[in-house]
Amino acid sequence: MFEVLKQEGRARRGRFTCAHGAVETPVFMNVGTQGAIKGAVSAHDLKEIGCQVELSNTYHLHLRPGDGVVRQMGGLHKFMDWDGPMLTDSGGFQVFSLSGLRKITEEGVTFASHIDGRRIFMGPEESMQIQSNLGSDIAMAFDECVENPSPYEYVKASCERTARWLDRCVAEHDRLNALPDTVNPRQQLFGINQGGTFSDLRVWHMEEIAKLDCDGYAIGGLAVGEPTQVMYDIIDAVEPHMPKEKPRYLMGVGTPSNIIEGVARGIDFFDCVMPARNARHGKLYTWNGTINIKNERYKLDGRPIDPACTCPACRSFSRAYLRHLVVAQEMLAMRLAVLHNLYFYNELMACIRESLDNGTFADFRARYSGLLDRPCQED
RNA sequence: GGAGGAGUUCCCGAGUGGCCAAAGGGGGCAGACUGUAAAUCUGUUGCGUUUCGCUUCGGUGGUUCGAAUCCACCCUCCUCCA
Repeated sequence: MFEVLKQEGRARRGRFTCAHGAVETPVFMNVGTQGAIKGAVSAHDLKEIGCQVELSNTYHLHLRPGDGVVRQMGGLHKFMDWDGPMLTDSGGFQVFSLSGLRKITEEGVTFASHIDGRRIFMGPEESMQIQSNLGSDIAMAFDECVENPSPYEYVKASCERTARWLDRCVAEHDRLNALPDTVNPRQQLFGINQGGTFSDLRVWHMEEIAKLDCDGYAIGGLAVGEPTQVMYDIIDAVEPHMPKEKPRYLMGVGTPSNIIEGVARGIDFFDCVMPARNARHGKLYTWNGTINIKNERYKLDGRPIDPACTCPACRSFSRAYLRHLVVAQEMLAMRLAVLHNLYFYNELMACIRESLDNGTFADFRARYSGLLDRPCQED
């Protein structure tokens, strides 16, 4: 299911195979939480901008339209007309992001729906059942993404519980895949490492979950407020304990530099809402750093967002026009901006893969890490 | 011609003697955003040599220790009557 094709230092060039095709890694997964990429971007558009894996969310689709609806409509692939690889996040992140609306017990998590306050119970079994109904290619284990900072004792108890939850996830996942009418019987399951910013807990937890022989392993609970260097240090601490032959996924990360540094530390999968959200808010990526298209300086700028880019926005439109669309709050502004930023991220990953193929990743890293996150200096 | 009403900072609009360089909204300018409760949120928006000084609430005078606020006249706009 996963093979490492080439390695440069700890960085890996690999290929992951699932029910809906092969994924060239390192890869950035494009986030479509509710079965759609925010900003009026369809699954068809994803093909055009080089997306390999689409990511959706268990909690959100369970609430709306309901995973039963999605299942009856033939699964999420068919529902949103995406025939490529798909990963579903488990709802574990909502334990963090909706922390004011939930209660955790050994059994699982009771949420007060952010839509209408209705009580929603989700434990490992429920999360697996929902993800099975959605029919994704990769299901994520149900975990608790712990906020930062949190006391050592809390994080210890939490990641021990998350480890117990993984046992239940694996059992339920195996049971569901074996059912005769399962939407995607080849669905794979990734375990998630937690442990906050405590290296010893991280390592202990990683070693525990590695025993379960999941199809891949993720590092969760990072990029939740800790300094970037702490995040890198945790990856450095955990990575040696991750199975070499399995894909590694750094959840929710990150900036272009975070991704380059993640790759350098042996990570294969990434996802992040940042390129899409930043696009909606006017912050666009270029190979010379970021630009805020809302800025007055672009009012009469006839150049595309990035002269080196061949995305649908850059092929046809000037910065001046895009700025106008943003200021005028036209929907097209968001759509074009999101298409650009996701195209940029997918292109970034393609360049990383190419450098790994050529054995020049170290040069690529030296040139672009840091630079891509900073405001563009030219002009 | 007569009777009322109104003119406030880029715009709309509060404010009716000191706590007013003046609420609030809009617009402008800038920033944040990391497994999406985010088309959201934050800062800023008279000038300057910036713990203080200067200029500003249609105009000109006046009253007062002190005026966007009170008085007189003038200008402009709105409504009604002729």
